[in-house]
Amino acid sequence: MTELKEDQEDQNQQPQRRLCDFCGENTALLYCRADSAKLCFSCDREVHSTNQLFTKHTRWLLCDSCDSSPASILCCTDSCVFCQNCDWESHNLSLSPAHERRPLEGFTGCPCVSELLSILGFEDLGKKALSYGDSVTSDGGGYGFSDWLVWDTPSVVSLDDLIAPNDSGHNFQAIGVPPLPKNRNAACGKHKEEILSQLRELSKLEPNSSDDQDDIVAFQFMEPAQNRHLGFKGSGFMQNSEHAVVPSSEGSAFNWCSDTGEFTDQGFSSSLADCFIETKCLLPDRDSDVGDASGGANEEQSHNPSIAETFQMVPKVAHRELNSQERETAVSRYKEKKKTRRYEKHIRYVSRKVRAESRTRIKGRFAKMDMHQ
DNA sequence: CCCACGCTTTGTGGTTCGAAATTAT
DNA sequence: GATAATTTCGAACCACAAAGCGTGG
Repeated sequence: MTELKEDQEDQNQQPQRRLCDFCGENTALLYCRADSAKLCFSCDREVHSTNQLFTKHTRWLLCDSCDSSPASILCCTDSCVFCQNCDWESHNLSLSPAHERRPLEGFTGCPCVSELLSILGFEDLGKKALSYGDSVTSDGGGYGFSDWLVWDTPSVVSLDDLIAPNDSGHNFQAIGVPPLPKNRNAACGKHKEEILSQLRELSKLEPNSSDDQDDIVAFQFMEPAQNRHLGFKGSGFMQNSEHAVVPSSEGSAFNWCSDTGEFTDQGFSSSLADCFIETKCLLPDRDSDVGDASGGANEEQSHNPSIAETFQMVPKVAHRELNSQERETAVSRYKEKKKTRRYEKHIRYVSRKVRAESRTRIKGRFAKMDMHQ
């Protein structure tokens, strides 16, 4: 808690270093390399929503150390984001080389508030924090931010769920993508409160323009009536199962970009996009599961060519940015899959089910048939 | 091409157990 | 913050009929 206060004091002591270049009033939290400008979230949206060209600008969080460069490294140990220079100084020249760090990516487009929350790695927190914004006091009272912060990047499983049969029992795993710890600090560095404050303000101005009403409702369900409507009981924060496994940024018109500005995949962080690409190389298209599974093996075989297609697609997609039409197509494909996805268990052979239910068991296991029967 | 045959593979559900996550102290 | 207790979750296990597949006539 003392660290938090120190951080806040630091922020209070040097607001002039982070003034938004556009409005000159708010604290700048983002950096746009294309514009060489420090921006607050509000101005960022204003500036980058004016035309399609500007939406391609990649923005990063501002470095917590120098306040003047785009942050590309998150130090989980310090809960700070650093530009490359500051990261080098902090972790290579100091006594803290063993700090747990990971790369940060920028984003493009004009993500809505919920998407920004997702980008910053605390979408659930954000929903909760914004919903109960008054409870999160700047002096550290009420809920502490460390309590809110939950790294909520969709798990590999959920992404896998988007692109591969989850009931196939496969043993494939994306190569080189270490599983993310469940609980992590959000990737927003020392200015979490200011970020949430600005996002809170932004959310007030934001119309419910998203076509994914579920996210909007989930995002705004601070009203008891909405809780009742959604069937939520109690006051705890919950998500329905759909949201628990699907990136909330789905269908959004923004891209994650690596530090080099390469396209990764819309709606997914680059690491997850890597996972997506690599997994797609190994797994048959999920369509084989979406359709009527009664086709059995023949149907699966009929979808196998998608693997070859994938091999052709990967290098092409990975190194260029999708145009808007391709993006829309990809989004619509994903949404269509989402609509037809079946979570319930599907029985392919009813006769086997009937037999299994009637079989004798010992501690749940199938037992040998009594030869005398 | 069709059919019969034999071998291999698949799928089915209730229970258990261990790992991970969460909660309590 | 550390540790213990509790809860949650998912994989593994089992036998065997049915499906899948190759082969020979």
